[in-house]
Amino acid sequence: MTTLAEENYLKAIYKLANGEPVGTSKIAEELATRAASVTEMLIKLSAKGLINYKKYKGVSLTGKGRKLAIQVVRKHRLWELFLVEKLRFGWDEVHEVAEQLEHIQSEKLTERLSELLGNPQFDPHGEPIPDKHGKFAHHSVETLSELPAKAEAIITGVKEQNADFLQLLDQESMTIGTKLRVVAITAFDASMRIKVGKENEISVSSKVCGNLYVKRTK
Amino acid sequence: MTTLAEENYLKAIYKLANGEPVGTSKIAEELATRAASVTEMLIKLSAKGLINYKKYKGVSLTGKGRKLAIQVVRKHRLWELFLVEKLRFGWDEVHEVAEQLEHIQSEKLTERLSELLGNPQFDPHGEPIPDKHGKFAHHSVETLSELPAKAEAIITGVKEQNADFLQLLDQESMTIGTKLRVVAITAFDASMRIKVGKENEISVSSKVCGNLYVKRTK
DNA sequence: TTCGGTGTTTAGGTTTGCCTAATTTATATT
DNA sequence: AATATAAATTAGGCAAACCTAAACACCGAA
Repeated sequence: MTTLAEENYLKAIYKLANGEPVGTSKIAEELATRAASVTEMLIKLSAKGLINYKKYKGVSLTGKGRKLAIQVVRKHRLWELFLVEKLRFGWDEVHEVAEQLEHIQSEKLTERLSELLGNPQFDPHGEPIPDKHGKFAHHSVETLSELPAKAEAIITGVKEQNADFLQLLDQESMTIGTKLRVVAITAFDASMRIKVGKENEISVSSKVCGNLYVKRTK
Repeated sequence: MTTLAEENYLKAIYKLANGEPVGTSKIAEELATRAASVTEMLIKLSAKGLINYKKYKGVSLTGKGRKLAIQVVRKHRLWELFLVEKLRFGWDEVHEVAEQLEHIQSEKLTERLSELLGNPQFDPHGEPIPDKHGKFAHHSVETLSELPAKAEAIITGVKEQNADFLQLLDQESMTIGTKLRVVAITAFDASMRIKVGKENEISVSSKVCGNLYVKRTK
């Protein structure tokens, strides 16, 4: 059972996550609320096992929390598409109504809505709509290998769902949505030095680079 | 601005209204809450001009309150129909989702939804869907004149929207949805003695009877 | 006309989610 | 290493809706 407020916090954290823990005041800004209110809610979400929270250290979603956040995103984007496709809304007037509709609790409704729309993979703004299991269609088929030095990008997915690989990503705090920057490319073995989030600079092998789908942002 | 809780109270009062003021504990029962909570809310709704409330005397909706309640009913029934017609829900599994959807605030959404469904006049349960101005389609074309003695019925509408006539109805606390019972028919002038609500027994002329649409309940 | 019972209201608490102000912690700079 | 500043947390409150228990009002019957 999650309340409307909780869902909005999860969604905000999900949106702001980029490999590093998200700070309290970023969340406050995103939700147009105050830091003190956020701290309070973080404690509650943490107790429910939806986020990892350490005082003064920011938060990240747990698997459970991320799953929930993604379902809210799924509903939001499905409703946006519904409004545009079936009710002739302009894609600019769709957001605030979808903000309300995304909190309707009925799995059946969500799945049938998706079906009505032809199980779409992208919403009217071109954002991917996660499927019922939380899987995203890839925005692009560009892999990290193809980026030049200094490029910035967001991880949009992985090519092969190998368990060891996923574990490695987890270890490096690289998940879908993580922002990164190519610092340098090593000519010798085609490995890359990349900056994940603000501070962490790491080396990744060419094999890893070729297996990571990204969407360039710069 | 009405909150979700307020809307539910208005809807309950609307549903329970039958010409007489509605009692606190009836509302409590309808909303699965306690009488004390109801009293509190009644004071608030009264301050907002949505109900007429006198301590210990029960409540009735004001014009403003009724309009609001009817819009909630409209949305509820439109969503029910949508779920059944467009998403293949069974009409028995529709109610609780519609309870959530009915509170979505967007006039545009409501009107477009109605349009998508072909501006329907009845929901899947056969209940009439009020139009955007709050007007109900008549369930039947039977008028009060046609009922035999002892029949019970609900007022579903009026034939001619004459101002004097409507004022008369108002005076007698007869509105759409009011339950009544035919006590006796006067052979001489075809006027009727009817019981409105629990106690009020009144006489109505044949002209009035012929102008009132009703739906028999017994 | 008083009395009792039913229904209603008042009084006083709880929870959720928000707030401001004061304090504490982490960090960046000298 | 000491300190200033920015960010986060704690403390103490508020409003909306709910609750229980106690007090009160209305109405029918004795």
